[in-house]
Amino acid sequence: MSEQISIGEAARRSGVKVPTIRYYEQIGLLPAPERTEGNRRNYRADEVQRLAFIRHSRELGFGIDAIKTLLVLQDNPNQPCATADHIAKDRLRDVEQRIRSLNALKLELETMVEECSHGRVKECRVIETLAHHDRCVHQTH
Amino acid sequence: MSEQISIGEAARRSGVKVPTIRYYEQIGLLPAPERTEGNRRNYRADEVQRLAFIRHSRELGFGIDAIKTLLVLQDNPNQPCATADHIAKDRLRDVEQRIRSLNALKLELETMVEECSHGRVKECRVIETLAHHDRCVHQTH
DNA sequence: CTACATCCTCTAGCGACTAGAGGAGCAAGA
DNA sequence: TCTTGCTCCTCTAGTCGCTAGAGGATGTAG
Repeated sequence: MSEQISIGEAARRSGVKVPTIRYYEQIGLLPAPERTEGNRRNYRADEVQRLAFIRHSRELGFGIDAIKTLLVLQDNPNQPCATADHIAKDRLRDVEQRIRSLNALKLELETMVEECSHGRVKECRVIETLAHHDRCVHQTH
Repeated sequence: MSEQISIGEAARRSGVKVPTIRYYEQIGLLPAPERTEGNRRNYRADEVQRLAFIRHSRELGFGIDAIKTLLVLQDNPNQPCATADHIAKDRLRDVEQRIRSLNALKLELETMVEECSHGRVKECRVIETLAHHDRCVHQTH
């Protein structure tokens, strides 16, 4: 007899919220666990591990589809890991792109905020800049 | 008589897509324009300007509610601009936070990808790292 | 006159959850 | 034994900011 792990306990251990766990089950990301006599979900330790894997992957920004693929790979340890590598590299490129674009936004917002003279809206640099894109620091966007 | 600006033309000039313009009208972000005899939307130049303002604001990541407030401010030039300043500063803080967290992700992903020996899944650092959060470079997340 | 582009309204879908209704089960204390 | 209160169940609908598609009307160029 192995330990009884309720959905609440699984949530605590994995860091995934209770409704989110049920949602993952619903979309087929997590297999439906056994139920107790009272119809409650009863998880095994390896299912909680799987949840932790999912959570970490989500934190790193992987989409549900990518995670499905990664989970299949995890279940097939003798496969070459090229696919996993590819998914991670795609994600890395994506993150780098986001950082670049957020840095551009940051610069723009900083300029807006710095040049605001805290007077009336009609002289406000914030509103002014939003209205006239061509006066941006960088026209990259 | 001023120029006739169709929704398609407004889209071209503002850089906002046609269905998105209709959506903005529906949610009350953009006032409903006049119609031609054939029931087509007919925009004025200042409405197209407003669209450009909205677009730029969205590009900078402001939410619809924030943009509504900013538009009200733009329409009231004698108000103090403290609110606009506040909204922009909030957004700046948000962007800075995102950049920080994306940089952490980037580091983690880089480590995963670099340490992958391109062998089998069972020795793959990518899968390994996802499964065991505690082996992360930074436990910040 | 005939294509074809553009426009109209309406509904539904996306991703990844989150919130809430309405009810059942279960453990612990009085 | 009863009651309190927590956790659990299912189900539906909402979030944000669009985007896609159906099915039809109108406008324009050759």
